[in-house]
Amino acid sequence: MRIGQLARASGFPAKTIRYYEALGLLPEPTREASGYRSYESSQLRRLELIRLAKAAGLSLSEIADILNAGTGPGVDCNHAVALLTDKLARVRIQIIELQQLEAALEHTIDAHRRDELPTSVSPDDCPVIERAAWERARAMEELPAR
Amino acid sequence: MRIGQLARASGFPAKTIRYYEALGLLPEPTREASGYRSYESSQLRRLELIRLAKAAGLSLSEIADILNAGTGPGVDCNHAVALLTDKLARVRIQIIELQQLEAALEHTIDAHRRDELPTSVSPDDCPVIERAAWERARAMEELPAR
DNA sequence: GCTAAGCTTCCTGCTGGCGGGAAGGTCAAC
DNA sequence: GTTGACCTTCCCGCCAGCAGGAAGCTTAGC
Repeated sequence: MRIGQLARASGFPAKTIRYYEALGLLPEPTREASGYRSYESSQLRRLELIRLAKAAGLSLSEIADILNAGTGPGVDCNHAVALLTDKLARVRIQIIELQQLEAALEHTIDAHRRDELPTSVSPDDCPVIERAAWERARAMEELPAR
Repeated sequence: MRIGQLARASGFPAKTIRYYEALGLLPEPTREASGYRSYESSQLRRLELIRLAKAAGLSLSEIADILNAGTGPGVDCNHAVALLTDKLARVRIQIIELQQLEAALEHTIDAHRRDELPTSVSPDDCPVIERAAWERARAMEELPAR
């Protein structure tokens, strides 16, 4: 099976398959005498697993980490769980940070709607931005996120 | 005032000041006969505003949008509010997406802890990843986020 | 034998926000 | 006049995830 066939069968463009190989997501295939890549049909399952992992929200480097973790040929599912646990923690931090930003933006926009903000005195002076920066700083000191 | 002085006074590295100029965040300064950039002290206020806007969670392109919006020399605060409102909407979408991912990861890890997941049958098969992808798809169809 | 499709490698670019460094001009002090 | 600090432009690299294209091979079909 050559790369074009694998591409059609998997749904990944041939360019992407070569890219994944370069990243270590796919093993280096054997080559025909011409130099063409020659794939086993098992690579189709591997590409499917990659598709699933992407759908699960994992980055390519995280997927590479999972695929290359075990000593044997298979995937170490316990390692996968550990990585997901780690990722969960990072996702939670990111959510908190975004919620802080959300609150700061809400408060700033509210303050502007209520005409609580002074008018700009000089050029390069914008009370809206000042307030937003202040709100965000306040949000961050309330909930340090780590 | 040359770029080094402005750098020390503002706290931004000279490289960053040149970069901001290239992005349109700072007006092109006049030049000395030697070609050296020559700044007015007013640029110090502009850099302070940029610092505040960054602290408020805005990207450089968003800041450029605000700074170059008005026709006059000053900043159009109403435009700034409009941009913040727009950003708030995007931040909320991002939060929802991350919360979906959070839920999917939680459910997957829980399922694994309760031994609800089958063992891997073949190499390149990982029930953990499969479950995570499935959980995420379910979360996304429940809350389309837009 | 010819053409078209398919394959190879390598380079470029995109977005964000710079940092490092090269190669060279300028300015201030001694 | 010479050192050293400062300035100039430009290019490379980093993180992710590819896409597009150039230049050149191989293969399949007629």
